[in-house]
Amino acid sequence: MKWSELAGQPCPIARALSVFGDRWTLLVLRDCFLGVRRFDEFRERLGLPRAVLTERLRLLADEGVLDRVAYQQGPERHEYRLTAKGRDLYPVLLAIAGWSDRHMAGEAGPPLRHRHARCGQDFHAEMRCSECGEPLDPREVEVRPGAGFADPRARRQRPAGG
Amino acid sequence: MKWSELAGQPCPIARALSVFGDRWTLLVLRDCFLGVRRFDEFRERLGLPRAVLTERLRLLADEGVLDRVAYQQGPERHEYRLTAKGRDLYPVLLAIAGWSDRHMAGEAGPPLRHRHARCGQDFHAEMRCSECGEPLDPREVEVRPGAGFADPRARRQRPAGG
DNA sequence: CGAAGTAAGTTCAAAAAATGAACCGAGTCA
DNA sequence: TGACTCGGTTCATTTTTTGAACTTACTTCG
Repeated sequence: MKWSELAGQPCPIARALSVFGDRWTLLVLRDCFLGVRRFDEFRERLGLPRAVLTERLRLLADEGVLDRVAYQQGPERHEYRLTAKGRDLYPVLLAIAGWSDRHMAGEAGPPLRHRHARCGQDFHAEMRCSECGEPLDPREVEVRPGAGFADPRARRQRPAGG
Repeated sequence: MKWSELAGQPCPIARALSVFGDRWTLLVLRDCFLGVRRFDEFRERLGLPRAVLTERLRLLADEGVLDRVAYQQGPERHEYRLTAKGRDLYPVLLAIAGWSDRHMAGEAGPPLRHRHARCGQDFHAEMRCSECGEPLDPREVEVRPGAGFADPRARRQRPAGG
């Protein structure tokens, strides 16, 4: 399967990975949630090549995950801010962090603590069924084709090179 | 930053991405949750090169996400099954699917429906605070260094080429 | 004034990774 | 015997990533 075909697959995970399923994008988004907005700050924190960062930021902006907004004229410069669509990726990052804290931490425990300002506690994220509120077990989930399974409009392909 | 350094970063997301932060691994894991266990079935469903699949399955087994178990002697052949660690990745996939259904579906709606056998409803996954049960807003989360922040044992590097 | 610095890129050669096709090995099936 | 199966390996080609140098339009320092 070519990477450019991913976006057109009738699988939500494949579609999502066409946006952030590479080696850098989720780290870029992590930094977005930590307040990073500018090109060079991403670059310094992540240590990725400029050309790669340029391309990833462009893709995220094209996909509506980040907003590219000018913050000065003269030499026009832009910063990158999470859109609502981008902010909705927070559960993805929390789910990843939760798994990692549970399974990849060393002897001393997880490297970071997450504190929920609303309740004041250190927490981890819990995934629950939107309908009954119970935790979700993979063996209790059935997957079936939905309304958009064969939607030709969704089967668009990203322009070559994107 | 080199890819091999990711696993040693004091960030749970970076560590997790050292395991599945590439173009194929989450799709392999998706198929695992759909019951796929054998090399050729992964290969046919995903259409990825054999060498890449070989390497990814080996990494997932090395990391304890999949179990490589012989299912026949003669020519010894193995299948790959999710371990408990692997099953714990379900929230990650559900979070991704939930985001995608919300933001990447076409006019006709999401391509797949997820039904929770326990309650009988079509659902989406919800991420909540483990302590107070409220939905999590990124602006209400504070991140601070934790016990394992400087843990040298966790800062191991993956052997070169692995 | 000129020199150095800054931020956000672009360009380009070299290295690494992915791709796709062919091949392999131990056994089964007809 | 010859074709087929499954789970790989090998290898030449293509694509992607990397890292370093360069660019552009300013601003600040001396």
